Amino acid sequence: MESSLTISIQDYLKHIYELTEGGENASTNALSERLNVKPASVTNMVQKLAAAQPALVEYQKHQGVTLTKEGRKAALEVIRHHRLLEAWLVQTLGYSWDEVHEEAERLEHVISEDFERRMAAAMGHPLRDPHGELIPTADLVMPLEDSTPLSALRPKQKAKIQCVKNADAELLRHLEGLGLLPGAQIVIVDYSSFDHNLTVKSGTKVSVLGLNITGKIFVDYLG
Amino acid sequence: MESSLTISIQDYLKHIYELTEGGENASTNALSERLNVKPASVTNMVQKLAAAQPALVEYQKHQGVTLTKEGRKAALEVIRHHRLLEAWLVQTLGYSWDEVHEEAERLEHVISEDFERRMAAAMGHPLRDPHGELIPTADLVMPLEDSTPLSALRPKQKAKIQCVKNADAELLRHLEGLGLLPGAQIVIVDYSSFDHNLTVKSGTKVSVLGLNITGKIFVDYLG
DNA sequence: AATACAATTTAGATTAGACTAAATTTATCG
DNA sequence: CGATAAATTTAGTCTAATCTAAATTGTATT
Ligand SMILES: [Mn+2]
Ligand SMILES: [Mn+2]
Ligand SMILES: [Mn+2]
Ligand SMILES: [Mn+2]
Repeated sequence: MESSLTISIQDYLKHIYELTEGGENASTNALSERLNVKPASVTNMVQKLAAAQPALVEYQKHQGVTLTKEGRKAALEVIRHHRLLEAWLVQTLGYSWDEVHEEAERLEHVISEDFERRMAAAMGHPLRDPHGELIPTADLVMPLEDSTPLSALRPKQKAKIQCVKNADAELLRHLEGLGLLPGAQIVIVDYSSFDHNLTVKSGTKVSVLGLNITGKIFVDYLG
Repeated sequence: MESSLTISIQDYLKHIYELTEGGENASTNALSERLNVKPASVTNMVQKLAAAQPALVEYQKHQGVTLTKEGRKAALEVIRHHRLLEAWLVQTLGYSWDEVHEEAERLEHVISEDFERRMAAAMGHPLRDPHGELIPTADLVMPLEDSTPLSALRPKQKAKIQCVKNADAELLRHLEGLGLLPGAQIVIVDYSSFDHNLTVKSGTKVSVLGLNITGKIFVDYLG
């Protein structure tokens, strides 16, 4: 019963999950970039995942892959580990939100289910990680995300920052400096239809943010 | 400079360290048993470790191996990780001393030096792990152990338990039930020269222990 | 010293996961 | 529609770490 997928396979499944969240297939090239593995190697691996018993992905030549039910469970297991670890590293070892990702990336594959349970319990079963991302439940269901991309807001609208997705460490430090952390209340001050820049006020700080940033910040719309 | 030895190599070095602590060479067969790897594979690997640049072990055909300075540093790095992790898991996640070993066995290879520093600092730089074993210092020196095997004590002598070495989970639980934990004060009540059994009193509990156990418990002799 | 058994090494094969180079398929655009 | 370019797949190679079977070496015992 102990499936014990290899670390490599766990990482493939995790990235396939992320690439298919919007309903699309995960392409060979997209996976290649995410995983830092050459496209030929990706093809090789996804063929293996599709041939596995039980199959972990659905694969059609030249059409990319999607996860099977089995594959999705395995992916969510890794993602749950990752996000609980990030929360735990911040809470117990004083890591900052821009430092935790790398560490969690390696630990996620080697902790036991017991470790997972103990972390979750010690933190009171948190719903989100330090970036505000939802943590899959213990029975491996991803809760529904109700937030809106900041890029969809317009002047005068108010919102609370919920989550910052796929940001590298540098951007995370930048946002922290601007007071744009999960939980922060913000008001849209201005919008430029030319470059889609948003001017945003958080506390006393005002920042002009490009689409590159506003597309990664997700908020709770307050009116 | 980031050497990044494989997990497999890290485990070989750790076990070679343990097998050579007494000054002997680590034999192919002994390593094979410890690592759960066939002797032929061990020969293969130690030849590779000896040929590495810089060499990690000294190898003479049919004579087993010892660690080079480089090899010893790498081994102590792994052992420091392992023992800090055990202490950390007990302190922060409520693991008991018979549960931590397995988890640390996997985590020891993937935590960063930053993680190591943070754990050590958070615990106030502990000297020993939950089994009482010494933790190599941050600059990778193994402190001197001054304890005596319990098997060397005789009736009327008093001692404090310092450490329990190489015990499996079952034995650890057994010892805990007998009040024989690191720190416990004990008195020798009786000794049988026939089977080398020692009768030991800890608090109100009296136990008769065979050489199999008394050889694994190390104590501070109190007089 | 000869023999027998145990320990070790050699030789050759296997598995997982990656890579490069070349072939093929799909998509795009004039 | 047909030519290119981009994406993907195939084919063949490589490395790390293991295994089994067979050969060799060392040691203990007569
Ligand atoms: Mn992360
Ligand atoms: Mn990972
Ligand atoms: Mn241990
Ligand atoms: Mn290990």
